[in-house]
Amino acid sequence: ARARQPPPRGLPWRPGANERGVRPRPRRPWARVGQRGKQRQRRSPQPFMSAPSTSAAGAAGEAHAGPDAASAGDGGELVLELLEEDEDDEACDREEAQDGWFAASQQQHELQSAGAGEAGTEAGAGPSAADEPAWKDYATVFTNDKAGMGDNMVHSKEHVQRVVYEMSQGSPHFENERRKERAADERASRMEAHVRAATEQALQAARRRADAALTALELTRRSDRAWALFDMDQFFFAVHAQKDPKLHEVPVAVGGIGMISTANYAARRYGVRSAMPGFIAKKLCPQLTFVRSDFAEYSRVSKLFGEALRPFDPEGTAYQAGLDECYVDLKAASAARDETPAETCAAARAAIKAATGITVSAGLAPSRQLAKVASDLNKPDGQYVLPSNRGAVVACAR
DNA sequence: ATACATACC
DNA sequence: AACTGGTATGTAT
Repeated sequence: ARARQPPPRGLPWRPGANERGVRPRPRRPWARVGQRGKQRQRRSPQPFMSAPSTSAAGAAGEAHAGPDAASAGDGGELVLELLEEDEDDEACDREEAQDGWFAASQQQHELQSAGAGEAGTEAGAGPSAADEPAWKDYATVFTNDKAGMGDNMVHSKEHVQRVVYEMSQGSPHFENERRKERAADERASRMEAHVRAATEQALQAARRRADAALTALELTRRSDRAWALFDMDQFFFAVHAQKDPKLHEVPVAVGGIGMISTANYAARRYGVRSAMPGFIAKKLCPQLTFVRSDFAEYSRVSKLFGEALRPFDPEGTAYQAGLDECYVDLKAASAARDETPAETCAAARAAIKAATGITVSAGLAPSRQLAKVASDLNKPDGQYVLPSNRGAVVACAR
């Protein structure tokens, strides 16, 4: 898992700005038109590194584009708008027209009946044997490990996976996940084919370029930083539990029947966790209670969190990533306090606890990405120090 | 530059 | 029955 890449050091963070401090241009209004609901027919996967579109448009369309776009002829105003955008590009016109929601509703039944058979054979041809139950094939984020989901689990991973499958199977969301999975598989196949088609000479040249890039990158590595990632434990839940500590004793999810944003540790034993729809969680844990989210309160506590870190950040390196995470380079503060970075990190965590009443875990490492990884290793209310040398980094990676 | 896909909280 | 919303980056054209 890759950590989100924060902006370069020294740049102030502000909401809505990317790392160059620039707000992204808003999408053109018509770009939203087709996005209503999840039913929208997605554009077919594009070829990986295809030949120039002038010569390849037809072939690519045949190979990848599915049903003929000509059937979208009576699209009405939307198609006119789309055509106006790209009058001069025929291939683009065809695709845009195909992408419209009206075409989707027209083609939906065709796709579902015709595509179902195709998808079926395709899946059957894959490595998963036909004698395996379908749920074993349905890998989701919910079967990954997470803090609080170690030894004393109520349900096995397999049970969770099966329940998630059974509750999702057949829904529009499920079909969408399958579609994305297929698209990703196809993209990987195209890349593999591309590599197979390359000459040995081309491959060697590519390897040399990659090696050179890696070497250049390695030279930029610096070990004079002490990056910490502070991550509040079960943040949303912890905010609620402060007002009502009894909540710790029973399985609680923050969110609703549609979506859960946090689960407390009691709930995680049942496999209930962030990003899980509430109705599936309820199936896994019938006694689960829900607490409605309160973003105004989360923001308030999040500010206290950030302010508590300021004394540990004389150089202004802090980058608050979301409401419950903050990266800080502790180098300057630990020098000023005449401490090891680990000691400064512990002091900062104590300060956060004092300011917010909520425990926080931290990772300490020579880079932000490593700090992020390290912060998961001693959760909750702990910290993990990854020393600033390659041996430790490689050992940790294993 | 634009649209769409993916990732993270 | 029911699977977020906000922000940012990556990929393909």
